[in-house]
Amino acid sequence: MPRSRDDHDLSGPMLDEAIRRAPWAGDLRPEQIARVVSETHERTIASGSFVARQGDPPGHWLGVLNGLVKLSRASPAGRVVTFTGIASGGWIGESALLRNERRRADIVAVRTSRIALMPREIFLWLLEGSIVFNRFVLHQLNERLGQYFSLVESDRVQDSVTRIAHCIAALFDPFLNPGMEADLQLSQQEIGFLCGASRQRTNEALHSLEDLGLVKIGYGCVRVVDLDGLRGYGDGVTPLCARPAAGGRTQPVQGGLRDA
DNA sequence: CCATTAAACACCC
DNA sequence: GGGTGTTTAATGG
Repeated sequence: MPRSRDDHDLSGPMLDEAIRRAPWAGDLRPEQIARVVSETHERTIASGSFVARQGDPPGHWLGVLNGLVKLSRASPAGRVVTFTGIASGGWIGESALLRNERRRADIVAVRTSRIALMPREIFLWLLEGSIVFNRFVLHQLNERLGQYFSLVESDRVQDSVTRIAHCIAALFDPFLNPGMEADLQLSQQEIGFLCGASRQRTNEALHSLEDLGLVKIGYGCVRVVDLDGLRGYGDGVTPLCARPAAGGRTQPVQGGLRDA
């Protein structure tokens, strides 16, 4: 039985341990890790609160230590579009840092979340000096691009049940969201925002998927039972979000980081 | 017609 | 109070 959405714990890794074990930190020397750790701080963001807002100058690269956040935009008329969710272990916000422009979307905590904030200077310093870090950022951007291709495809040629199946499956990208839990702590309303579907359609689609044994509906959450089944759901088109489980590791390569 | 959705509603956690 | 499931009225192909 999926847990309700209120009783999750906020533990997760300590900030310094999360940085030490991050896949983008593979070629950093201990003193360089120490600088990243000392400059990066942590905040706990309450459910529904903003981690960053549209229009903010990009001050930090953001890591989800524990919890779940979403990238979304609200139109002046109040229409909400959610682009993606980022779970524990995921990092977000590099786009505004790389452009050095104001944020184009809100980053909102869907559940109370512990967020690591890496200052822009540290992000740029890592980008200047670390090959592994660059590989990580490239890979992450590429993964996101792949997700959006997949999204456009299912948006254009698939029915809503397939869209919702693939949207949910896309959240479980092992590179972008290594810590995504099978118990999705998302209301059907949120899933609707995420998939571009109405609440009714979302509800209906989730029940279809439950009848097929692919998910289990709980109260305020959905448990993913058969991830590959979700990825493969549909009319035979191989979804772009499908990938081998072992994929997505940043290769350790030679390359140093000069101290600033 | 048929499909879809926003809004409103009554439960129930 | 918020999430879910259902009905209803409006909309558009």
